[in-house]
Amino acid sequence: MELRKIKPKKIYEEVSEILYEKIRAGELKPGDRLDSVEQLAEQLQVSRSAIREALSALKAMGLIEIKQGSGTFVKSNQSNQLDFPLSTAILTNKQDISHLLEVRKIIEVGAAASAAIHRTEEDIQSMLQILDEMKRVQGDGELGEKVDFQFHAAISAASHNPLLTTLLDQVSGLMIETMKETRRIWLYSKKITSEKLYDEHMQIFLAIKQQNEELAKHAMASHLSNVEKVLMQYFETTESMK
Amino acid sequence: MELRKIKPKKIYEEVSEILYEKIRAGELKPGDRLDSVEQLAEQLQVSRSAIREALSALKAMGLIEIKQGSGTFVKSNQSNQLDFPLSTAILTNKQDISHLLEVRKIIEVGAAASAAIHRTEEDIQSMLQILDEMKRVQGDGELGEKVDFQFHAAISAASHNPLLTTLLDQVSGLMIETMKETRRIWLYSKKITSEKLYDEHMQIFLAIKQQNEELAKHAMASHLSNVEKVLMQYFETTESMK
DNA sequence: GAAAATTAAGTCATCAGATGACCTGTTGAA
DNA sequence: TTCAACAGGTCATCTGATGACTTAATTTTC
Repeated sequence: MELRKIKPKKIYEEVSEILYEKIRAGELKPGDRLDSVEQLAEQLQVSRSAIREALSALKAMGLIEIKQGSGTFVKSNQSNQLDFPLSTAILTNKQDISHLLEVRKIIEVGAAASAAIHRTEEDIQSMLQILDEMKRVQGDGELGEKVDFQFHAAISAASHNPLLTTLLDQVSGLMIETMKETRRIWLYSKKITSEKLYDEHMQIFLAIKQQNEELAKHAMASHLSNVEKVLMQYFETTESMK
Repeated sequence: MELRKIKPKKIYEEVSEILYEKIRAGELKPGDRLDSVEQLAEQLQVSRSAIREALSALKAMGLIEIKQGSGTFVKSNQSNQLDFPLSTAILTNKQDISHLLEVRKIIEVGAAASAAIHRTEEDIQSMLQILDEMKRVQGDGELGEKVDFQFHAAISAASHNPLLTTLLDQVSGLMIETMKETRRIWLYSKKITSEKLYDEHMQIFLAIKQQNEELAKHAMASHLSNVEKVLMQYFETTESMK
């Protein structure tokens, strides 16, 4: 006997899909206010609970924003992206981390290449400023790290591709999250090679300034390879200590 | 006057976060059954509605699975450790799509390079098989597309980096979702250049087989550039028609 | 005794009513 | 004009009730 599995769709799922489609199709544009829970319940002939569960789901997806007292609104997917911490499992073993590093490298190298193509004069200025700052705080772990991130963020911003920027943010966030425990050692290992790091950053910057895509790629790739080397070295030693 | 903004947390958000943390911390492992809605409501001293809304959100995030009659379970998310919120992004305009294509290119090129390094003999075999299949169905849009995806999936599999594979899946899925309406035209445009596509795929395969990282990168990059060209051409024309 | 049918308990799904909290625009007094 | 009070709309939450579904225990049937 052959039967295709029937799916008893939950009502709140259907509601969720209906609203999702309306948003997707542009029928509901960012900023628009949805009908009230009561109205939706009336229109779709379901209970308010069903509506609310659907809205919870859509909110969790970041598609809408529920404001008590005023209404429910379609979120502008352009604006603020990060609110809910990454829904991720922590990666613990060495292999996972090397996988993560590989992904980061791929994306960051791509971002550097894209930045070399799309960067504007303003991008160059802000990168210069960060490099200055970097030189000033050279050696200061906590602060140095912050500036380091700023530099990388400036590059992804210079790609002028919000998707790429978001993606890189996510990966970086995941790295930070994952390496929470090893943070101190990480900072230390960066501190001791600080001068070298500055040079590498400068190389990347120059390539982007010259709009030399290939050079930007290589500079970023070799920079990240160096960082990786230090990190993996750390993991080697700790793992053998265990 | 300076005040930090107070945020009145919604109860179901708190519930959601509590459960999220339990899952994240490993206190609730994949496959585990959560306490029943009634029990949770009792334990946390909130109403069942609050619990259900929290569960809806967690379900939307893909963290749990709710089975009527039997219970609520933690999903075993072996593969999607990286849960990028990409899945919910909605891209409509031409610029967004070109951004998406750029991201795809970056990741796919990176995957090809990684595959060139890490591929095993089995990977080569399965890719060969797909290429054979590709030659056979050459021209058949629907089927050809499927094989095409298989090929790209095989490459990302050959990278032996689950994170990378997941990420590429997400991006591909987003592309499919985004281009739902333009699917037919896409298929058509691929059909007419089918022979050329086969050659390009073969180039990529050979580079990976030879474990030539640089060549793999270039082959993939130029392949995707061609695909992009056709796609953007389509968008040019349709947009001017509007 | 084994298989099948039935039953019971536990759980999610959904609804409806009620109350409180909150936001926004309106109104009316100073 | 300014601003405090108010009213209406809306979300937030709780509660009780009923149905649907799953699973396991129990009983029946052979």
